Amino acid sequence: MPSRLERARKDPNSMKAKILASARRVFGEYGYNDTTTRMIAGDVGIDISTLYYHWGEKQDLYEAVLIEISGEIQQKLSEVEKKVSGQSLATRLELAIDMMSDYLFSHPEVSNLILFGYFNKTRHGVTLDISMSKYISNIAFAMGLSKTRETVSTEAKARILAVWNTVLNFISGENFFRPLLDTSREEYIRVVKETLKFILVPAFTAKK
Amino acid sequence: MPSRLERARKDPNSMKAKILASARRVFGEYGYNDTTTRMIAGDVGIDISTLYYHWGEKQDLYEAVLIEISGEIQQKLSEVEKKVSGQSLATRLELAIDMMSDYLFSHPEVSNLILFGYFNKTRHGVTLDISMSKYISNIAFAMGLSKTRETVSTEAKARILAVWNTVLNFISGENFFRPLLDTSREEYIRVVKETLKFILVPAFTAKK
DNA sequence: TAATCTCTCCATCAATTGATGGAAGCATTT
DNA sequence: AAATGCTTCCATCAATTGATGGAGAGATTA
Repeated sequence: MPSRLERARKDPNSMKAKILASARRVFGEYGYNDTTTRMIAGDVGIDISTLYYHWGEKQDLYEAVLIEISGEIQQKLSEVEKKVSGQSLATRLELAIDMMSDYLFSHPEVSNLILFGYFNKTRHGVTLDISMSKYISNIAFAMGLSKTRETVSTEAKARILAVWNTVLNFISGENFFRPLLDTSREEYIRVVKETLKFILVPAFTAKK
Repeated sequence: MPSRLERARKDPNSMKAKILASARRVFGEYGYNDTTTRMIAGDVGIDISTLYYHWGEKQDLYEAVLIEISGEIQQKLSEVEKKVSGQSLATRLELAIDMMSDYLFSHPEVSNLILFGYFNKTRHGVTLDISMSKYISNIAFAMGLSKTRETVSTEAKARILAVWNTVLNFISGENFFRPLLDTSREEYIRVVKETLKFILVPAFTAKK
């Protein structure tokens, strides 16, 4: 029989987990500085003291959110890697774009939080080292842009970054871009994927 | 002889202009919510009352900054348009990338402020409608992706957006990406330009 | 010189916000 | 039943922050 403490760690219905889920949503929408602990507590339906009881400082809660999504991304990437292996380069690219787009479109807060991490030179030193470096290299390798995971060239890394960022932008900027393109949500998703493929596939598959 | 009031409007040494310049720098670094009027006043070296005397609400000052950079961008784009006309598509793309990259790299706060505008779903309703729509269409036309300025397809707009965002990301994310790529600043600028060209030129010039 | 105007700063306010102490409720253990 | 431990909320604090009133300095005008 699990002890209380045990349960608090894993049960998604535990208060601690509920708070984390709300925090993820609210931080993902407003960013660190424009999110108050009262907003999160209000979202859960509890007093802020309860929040502090479970998580301590605001920063700790934020970091927990970042760690959670970091794990999710890594997992998603290895799923992609598994799925694309053995395919042609063009197919690998297309599959990767589809899978990552689907994942991010259904978890827009992930995209937001990563972008906040890039740019928000916050005065409070909460940043995520999503250990990008490693999985940029992994992607480059999986896409066949490098012979090994360790010897990825600067250029290849930059190209992966460019693509990765483009996806994130389209997701996080949907509210801004969609009216501009004057499309429905479904159409938007389709256009985004198509645009990514349009730009990428020729670049990476062109004979030079 | 210009009256005091006259001078206040144009003279870049006027207090009002100095405040605007500092505001641009500080807002560009920390974003709206994480910038305090005291930070800006401190940067100028004045009391906050003086700031309020010249600009009124914080939002008004922020909007003034956005309007200023919006004008700059539009001007820069028309410079680009003038320069590229008559060139081949590949050359047009390369010139545009070089010119816009140079401009944004030397004014990184511009890039930051635009990105803040996209994503920061701030609780205070200060947003910029840099009237993107219009100049996205202008770029598409200048790049030869559309016969007229009025009939730019959704796909073409999306492609322009993708490129535009990629540039902004590389500029605003420099502190994050450069260590990742392990390059000097100069090298970084070179890699960014090269990456943009690498991705774009084949995509837009490929025969389908 | 006196009156007016422009600009600047000091002092202060009210609201927000991160954080904590302590009391009360409730279940579990002894 | 009593004691213990865990969880929650109310009340409150100190710091930060956007904003303002008013006094004074200096220049300009009458």
